[in-house]
Amino acid sequence: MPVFGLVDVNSFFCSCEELLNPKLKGRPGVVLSNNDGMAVARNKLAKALGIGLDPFHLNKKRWDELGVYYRSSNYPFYNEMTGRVMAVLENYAPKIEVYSCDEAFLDLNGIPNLDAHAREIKQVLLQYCGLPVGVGVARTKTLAKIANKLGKASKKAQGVLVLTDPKWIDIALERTDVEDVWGVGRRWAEKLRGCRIHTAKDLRDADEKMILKRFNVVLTRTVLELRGISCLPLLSGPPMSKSIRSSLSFGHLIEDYDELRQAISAYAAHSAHKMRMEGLACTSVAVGIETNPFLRDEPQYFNGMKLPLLCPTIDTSEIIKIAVLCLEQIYREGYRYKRGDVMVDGLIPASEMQWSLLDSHDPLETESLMAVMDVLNARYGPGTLRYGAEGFRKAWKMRQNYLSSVTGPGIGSEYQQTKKIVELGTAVQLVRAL
DNA sequence: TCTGGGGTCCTAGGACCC
DNA sequence: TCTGGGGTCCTAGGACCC
Repeated sequence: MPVFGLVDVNSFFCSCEELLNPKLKGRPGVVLSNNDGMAVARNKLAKALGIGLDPFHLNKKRWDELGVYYRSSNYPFYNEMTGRVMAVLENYAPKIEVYSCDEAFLDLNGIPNLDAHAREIKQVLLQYCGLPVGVGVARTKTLAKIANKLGKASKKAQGVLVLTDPKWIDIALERTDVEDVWGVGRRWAEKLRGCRIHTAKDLRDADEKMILKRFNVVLTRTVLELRGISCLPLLSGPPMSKSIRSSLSFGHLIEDYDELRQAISAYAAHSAHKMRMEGLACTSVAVGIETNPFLRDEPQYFNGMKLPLLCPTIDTSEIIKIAVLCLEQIYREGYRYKRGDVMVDGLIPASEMQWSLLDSHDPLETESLMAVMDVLNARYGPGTLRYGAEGFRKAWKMRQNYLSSVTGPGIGSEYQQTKKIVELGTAVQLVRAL
């Protein structure tokens, strides 16, 4: 039976700031967003004062009166601390899943004294990283989340809670509002309450067939997880990104097209950079812009556009070019824009770019390759090869399946499809050689 | 003047093909 | 020209997470 630990840093951003400046300790505090627009994090004392993630400019006076400290966010430093915390955690489990910047799931299967182990993790992180954490332990990830939360709330538990005793699980679930269950948001909580499901215990004891019918498989898995049946395995190693987005508010409202174009170009460059850092290439680029929805009296406009690329790219200038092309299409005069975003999508490993069968900038060659595609699509069936964004990723996935199928069992229809792709690749090589 | 910045997965429905 | 069933692919939108 699996055992999961969930370790998370208490008020991560604030704890980092207090680490840099110990004088802040013991005071309520918030960390502000980009442009100092609003609070994106707050510590326990601030929460106790009823401070939410609110706009800065509307609350500065009140926060000053309450003695709240506020800091601009310092993401490089938070990243650094994430790395240190995870490095320590590696010593306490054979496998860990870095779930977010301040959270990790641990595989604690086979650990004899779970409580002592969890307390040691907490103590060591405080000692070596200077950060306070909570640890929850249970049979499933969803239950570990609940254990973590209750461990923090309980004075007796001191931030560490092992939730494996069925009797205590019952009590814990009874005390947990259904909205606080991992995987249940506001919308579903509302709908669940309509079905007379108010607590985590109600959800656990609900009829899973009804949940599947009226909600979906995701929530059905949550029900099973609450019953102690693990449906969400530990995922070690970061998954390959499928899309990367830079989405930021502009410092001020932008009316001028040129200024907008420059901002979008910068976002595109940023996305391209992040993408290359992960060793990926994109097969489509999407851009979105919007006005400020909080300005009720102003005309509102939002729009987005996505363009597939003829071939995958890692080239910043090309990504910028496509992004600006999108922008030209969606830009409308007469609005004041508040934010924009650029997303690189349909990501594939840069090392697999040759799997783009149309990786030529020569129009004549591209045309002949397309002709080959048409012929082969006619022969092997439509859709064997596409040049849309998804097509590249699918072709790449198929090849992955193919590679794993050669070394193991499981040769099926995917193998057949892969074979087509492989043959197609060969055919294109042949045409090129001509 | 001033309200975050990212991501994932699932599903329904339309387009298109045979 | 009309008709139908069965299938896949793609997109938009809705839900969730931090």
